[in-house]
Amino acid sequence: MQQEVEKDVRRNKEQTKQRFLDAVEDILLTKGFAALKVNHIAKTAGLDKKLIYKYFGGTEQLLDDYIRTKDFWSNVKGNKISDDITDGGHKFVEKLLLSQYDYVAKDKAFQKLLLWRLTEQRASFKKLTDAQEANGELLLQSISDPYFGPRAGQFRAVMAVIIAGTYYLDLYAAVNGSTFCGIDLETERGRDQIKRALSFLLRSTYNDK
Amino acid sequence: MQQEVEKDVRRNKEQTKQRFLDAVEDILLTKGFAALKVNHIAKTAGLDKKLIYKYFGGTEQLLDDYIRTKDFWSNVKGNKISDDITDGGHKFVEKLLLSQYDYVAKDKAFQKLLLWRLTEQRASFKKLTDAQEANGELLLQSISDPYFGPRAGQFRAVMAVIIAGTYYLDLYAAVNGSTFCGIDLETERGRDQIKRALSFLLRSTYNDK
DNA sequence: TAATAAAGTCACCAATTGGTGACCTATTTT
DNA sequence: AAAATAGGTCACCAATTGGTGACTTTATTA
Repeated sequence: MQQEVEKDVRRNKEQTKQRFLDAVEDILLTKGFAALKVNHIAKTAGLDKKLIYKYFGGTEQLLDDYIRTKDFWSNVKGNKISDDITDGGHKFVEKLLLSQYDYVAKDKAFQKLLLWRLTEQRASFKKLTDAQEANGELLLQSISDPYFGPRAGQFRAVMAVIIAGTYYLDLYAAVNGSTFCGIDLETERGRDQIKRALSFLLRSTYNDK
Repeated sequence: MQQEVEKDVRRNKEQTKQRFLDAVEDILLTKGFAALKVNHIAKTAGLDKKLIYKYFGGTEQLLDDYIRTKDFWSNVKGNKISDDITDGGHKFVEKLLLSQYDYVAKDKAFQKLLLWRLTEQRASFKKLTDAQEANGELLLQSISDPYFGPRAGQFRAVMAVIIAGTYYLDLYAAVNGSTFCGIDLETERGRDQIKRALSFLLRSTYNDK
């Protein structure tokens, strides 16, 4: 018969693996990805490093595992495609854009991951990126492509610039002295200015159709 | 009397310092800033690490020195403000934007520095950033602010998004699998699409005045 | 309950890291 | 030429890194 209840918490493989994954995030947030070394991770997790080799195969695989388990796009998926997309998804995309700008500002782990991805080459990053692209492709194909028709390519390029802009501004705001083009990205006022700019740029693009 | 000619090349403080600075750039380009350790730098320079302590005070100061000596904004300064700015600097800013997009794509060291600045907190980065901001402030105040008047703030926000966008896209393009919003940022075609988007967004902003 | 496998610990290794004192060698000054 | 200064090398140190073999402890199963 099954004995699912209350095993010794200290002798549980899955739980131990999770403690390593938690330690990775902890270090990532507090020390940055440069500090993600076996000894440090093991010490942070309060466990023996040997287990990292046993369970994951090594630090690299542990990190890959961490990256893989992070589904940062669940929040985007949560934004169901509005019923009313007669406007070519204008309102929907705007909402998505602004909420994404705020979301990235709050989620420090996501910021670190964005940065990390730009810094190192890693197979698991490619997977993450591909998943993101597939996700975006779905949106573009179902919403904007039909609306913009032959100008769909131009719309995509505009979206690329704008989304890239929000990413960079969020990353930039997280470091000290975060004034960009004279706008203080850490204040509510500054962020509002950026949001209005995002809305304006999107509106211009839709109006230009 | 002065003896300026042909001293022993191997006994020249300034030249030796330069060799360390060169080594830093070399490593930055080939291995990334994570590999910037004393032993490695000394080995790359073909010199004794002791000299790093002697001449710079340590690795940190050497890196700060490297960052300080890099005036990546000379190229921007090179673009003299056009005589004809009756258009509020529209053409001038567009030219600047597009050339900056191409410049960053080519200058790997600048890319690394941009990334590095987002990753670590370092006094010399703040200096660099402040210098950039001061530079941009000059442009904005002399060109766009008078033209846009009360809407100058909105113009700044738009510029922030667009410039940040070009930075991020250039950084993103430098890693593998560089498709963003379905646009391949490594191809001439993809980059042209982005450039057209940049021009379009800027034009929209100027038209909206 | 005895055997077996899995969970977890400890001690140790080699390589690399940052850092320095003692030394040698070339150049300048007197 | 002798002394002083500055450029440069070498050997060594302690701390940290990645990695593993031998061991103990707990859980599972026959």
